[in-house]
Amino acid sequence: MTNTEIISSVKDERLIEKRRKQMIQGAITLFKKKGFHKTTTREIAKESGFSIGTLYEYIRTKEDVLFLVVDAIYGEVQSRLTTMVNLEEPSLEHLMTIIESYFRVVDDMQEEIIIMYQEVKSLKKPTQEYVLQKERDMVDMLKRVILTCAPNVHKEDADLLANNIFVQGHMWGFRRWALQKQFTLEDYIKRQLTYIKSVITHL
Amino acid sequence: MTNTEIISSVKDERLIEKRRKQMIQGAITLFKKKGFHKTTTREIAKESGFSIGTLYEYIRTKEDVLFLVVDAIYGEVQSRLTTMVNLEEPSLEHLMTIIESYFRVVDDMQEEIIIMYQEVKSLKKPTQEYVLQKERDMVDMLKRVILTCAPNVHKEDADLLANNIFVQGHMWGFRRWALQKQFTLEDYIKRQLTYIKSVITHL
Amino acid sequence: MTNTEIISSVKDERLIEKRRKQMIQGAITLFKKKGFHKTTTREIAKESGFSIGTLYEYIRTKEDVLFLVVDAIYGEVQSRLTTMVNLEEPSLEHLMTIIESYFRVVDDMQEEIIIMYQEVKSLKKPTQEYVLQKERDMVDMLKRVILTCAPNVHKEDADLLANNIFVQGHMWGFRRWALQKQFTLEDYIKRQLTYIKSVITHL
Amino acid sequence: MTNTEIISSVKDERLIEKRRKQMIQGAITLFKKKGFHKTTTREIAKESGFSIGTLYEYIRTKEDVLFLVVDAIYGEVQSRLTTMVNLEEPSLEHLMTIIESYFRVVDDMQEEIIIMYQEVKSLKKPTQEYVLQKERDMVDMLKRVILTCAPNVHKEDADLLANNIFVQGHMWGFRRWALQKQFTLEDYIKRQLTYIKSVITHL
DNA sequence: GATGAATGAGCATTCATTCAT
DNA sequence: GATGAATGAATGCTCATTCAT
Repeated sequence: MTNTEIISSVKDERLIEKRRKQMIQGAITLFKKKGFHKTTTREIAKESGFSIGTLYEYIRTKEDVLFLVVDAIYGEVQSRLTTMVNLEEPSLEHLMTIIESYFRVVDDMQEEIIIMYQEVKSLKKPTQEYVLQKERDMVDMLKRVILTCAPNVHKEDADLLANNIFVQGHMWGFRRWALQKQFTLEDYIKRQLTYIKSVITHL
Repeated sequence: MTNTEIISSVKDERLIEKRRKQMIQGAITLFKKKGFHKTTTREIAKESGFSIGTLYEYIRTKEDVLFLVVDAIYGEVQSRLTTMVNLEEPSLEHLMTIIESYFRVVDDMQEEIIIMYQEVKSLKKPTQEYVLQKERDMVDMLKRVILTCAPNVHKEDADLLANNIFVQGHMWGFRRWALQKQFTLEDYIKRQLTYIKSVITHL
Repeated sequence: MTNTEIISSVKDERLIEKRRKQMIQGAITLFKKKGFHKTTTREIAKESGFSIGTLYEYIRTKEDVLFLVVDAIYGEVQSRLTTMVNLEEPSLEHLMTIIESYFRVVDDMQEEIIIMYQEVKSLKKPTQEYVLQKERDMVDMLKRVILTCAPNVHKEDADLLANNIFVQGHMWGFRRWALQKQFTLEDYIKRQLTYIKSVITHL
Repeated sequence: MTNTEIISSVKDERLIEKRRKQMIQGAITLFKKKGFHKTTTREIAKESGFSIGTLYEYIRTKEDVLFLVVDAIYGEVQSRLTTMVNLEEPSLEHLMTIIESYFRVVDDMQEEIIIMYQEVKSLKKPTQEYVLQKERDMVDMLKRVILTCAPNVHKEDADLLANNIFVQGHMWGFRRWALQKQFTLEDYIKRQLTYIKSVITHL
C-alpha cells in the first residue's frame, strides 16, 4: 500500500500530485478544526479550491482523503527524522542531539500528530496496518540510534526507551493544554533529555 | 459540569441511575468496536436493552452519551487510583508500588482509555474542559505522591514525571500492537519502574 | 424469496402491509409515467404520502421498491388467473373462455405489464429468477388447461401454444399503439381465439 | 427524424459515419450487459475507442446514443428483412420461407431486440414515434407478404397475423430462458410455421 | 478534430431527534 | 415511563456535459 494505490481517474501524474497536495493541505486544516467525521467532502473540496466533482476525480472515497492525509503526515515526520539520523560519531551527546531534534519536529507538527491519534482507527484494517508499519519504522530508527550511541543498553531497553521517547514527543502535543502552560519547549526538552540520559547512564 | 447536569425528563433518580448505567455499559461496548461516530443512537438503545424513545428520556443528545461514557471511564480510573493512594509511610518503594498499581489499572481499562484518546475532542468545549480537569486531578495526585515519597524532587520535575508516568500507563494500551508483542505486563512494569526510579534517584 | 424477505425496520406487520400497499400504488403510478430509473426515491415517498425517511423504514434500497412492485403485479395477474381456472367440464369451449378471461385481465393491467417488460432486468439475478419462476408458473397453468381441455395436443405443442397465448395477451398492451387503433378488445380476442382454436383443432 | 438529424459538430461526413459506427458498436456491447441507464457515457466512449470529449463531438446528449443504437438495430433488422422479401412467385410456401428467414434474423439479433423492448420508452416522444414507425413498416411488410401469398386472408387478419408473427420472432429472444431450454431454433420455427399455416389455411 | 480535467446538479441513503399513543 | 413510527436535513458519491488546450 502506498500513496499511489489511491486510484485517480485523472491521468496526468503531475496534476494528480498537485491536486492531492492541495487536497491534503485543505483536509488537514479542516481535520485540525473539526476532525475527520465532522468534515464533509464538500468542505474538503472547497477548502482545497476545487469542486466536489473534481475532488472525486482524485480519490474514490472519503476515507482515501484520510489515508492521504495520514500518509503525508507520517511521511513528513519520517523524512524529517531520517535526515537528522546520519550518525557521524556515535556518542551519548549525539543521541541527545537527535532526540532533541525529534522533539522539535513533533512540536512543529503537533496538530497533525493529534489528527493521527484521533483518526487512524477510522481507517480500514489494511490501511491501518500500513500506517502502523510506518510508526514501527520510526521507533526502530530511534532504537537503532540508541543502540549505536549507547552500546551498553540492552535491546529490550532500547526498544522500550525508543517507545517512551517516541510517545513523549507526541505527548508534548496532545497534552499541550497541561504541559505548554508550565513548560517552554526548551524547558520540556531539557528536562526530558536529562531523564533519558540519567536512565541510559545508569542502566 | 457533572454527571447530573445531563438533563433527563425522568424524575425517579434511582431509575435514572440504573438506566444510565445500562446505557454507559452498552455504549462502551459499541464504542470499543466502532468508535463514537460510527455507532448510532439506535444501536446504543438496543445494546442497552431499551428503545430509542427511552434512550432519549435519559439524555438530550447523542453527545450526552459520549459524555456519560467518558465521565464514567475517568471516574472509574480515578476512583481506583484514589483508593490506592492513602500513603501510610511515604518512601520510594511505596511510590513504586503505587505506580505499579496504576499501570495495572490502566492495563485493565485499556480499551476504555483508547476511547478517551479518540473521542474526547468530539465533545463540546465546556465538556472537554470538564474532562481535562479530571485528568489534571489525576496527574496532580501522582505529582503529590511523588513529592511526598521523594521530597528531594523539584516541583517542576514532579510535574513532568507525573505526566510521563500517566502517559506511559496509557501508552501500554494505545501502543499495544507494538508493546504487548514484546513485553509482558510484568516486564513492562518492571522496566518502566526501573527507569523511573533511576531518574528520581539521580535528580 | 418472497415479499416478506424485504426487510423493514418497522415491527408492526399490519402497518408494514399498509405502508407497502401505499408505496406500491405510488410507485406504479410513477413507473408507468417515467420508468424505474427516472423515478427518484423522493418522488416515490411523496406519491406514497410519506416522507423519504419513512419510505426507508419499509425498504432497504430503491431496488426493493421495484421488487415489491413487480411482485405485486405478478401476484395480481396470477391470482386473477388462478381464480378462473377451476375447470368444471373440460372442453374446447371452456379453454376458450379461460383464454378470453386471461386476455381481459391483461387488458386491465396493460401498463403494469409494460413495467414488467421494461424493468425486470433491472432487478438483481436472484430476484429476477424469482420473477421468472412466477411467469413459468403462469404459463404452466395455461399449458395444463390446454392439455386438459384438448387432450389430443402434444405436450410440446401445449407448451409453445401456452407461451404464444401468454405473450399475445401482453402484446395487446405493449403494442397498443398499433393494435388498439385497429381492433377493439372484443375484436382482438375474437380473432386470436379463432386462430388458436383453428390451430388446436387441426393439430 | 433520421440518423442524420443527430447534430454533430464535426463536418467530415465520412468521419461522422465512421465514429458513429464505432459508437453504436460499443454502446450495443454495453447495453446488452448493463442496459442503457447503467451504462455511462464515459464507458461508451472508452468501449468505442475514443475519449469522452470526442464522443460529444458526434452527439449532443446521451439519449442520442440510444437513438443511434435503436435506429441501427431496426435498420439492420429491416434491411435484412427487406432483402428476403422480393417475391418471385407468391405462394403459401414462399410465405413460410420468408417467415422462417425472419425468425432466423431475429434469432441472430436476440440481444439487440431485447434492448429495444427495454429501452425504447427511455427515448423522448418524437424519437419514439420515429422508432414505432419503423416497426409499423416492418409489420406492414409482413402483412403485404401475407396478403400477396395468401390472397384469401382478410386485411384485418393479415394485420393481426403479421403482428403475431412479428412478436413471435421477438419472443424467441425475450423468453429465451423458457423457450430455448425446450426447443431448438429449428423446432421452434417448424412448430410456429405449422400453426401459422394451419391458421391461414382454415381462415 | 481530439482530449480529458472540471463542474455541480442530482440522487440514494442514513440517522439524530421528536412526539403521539 | 416506555415505545417505535415518522421526519427531513445532511452527506457521500455519480455522471452527463462543457470547454480550454
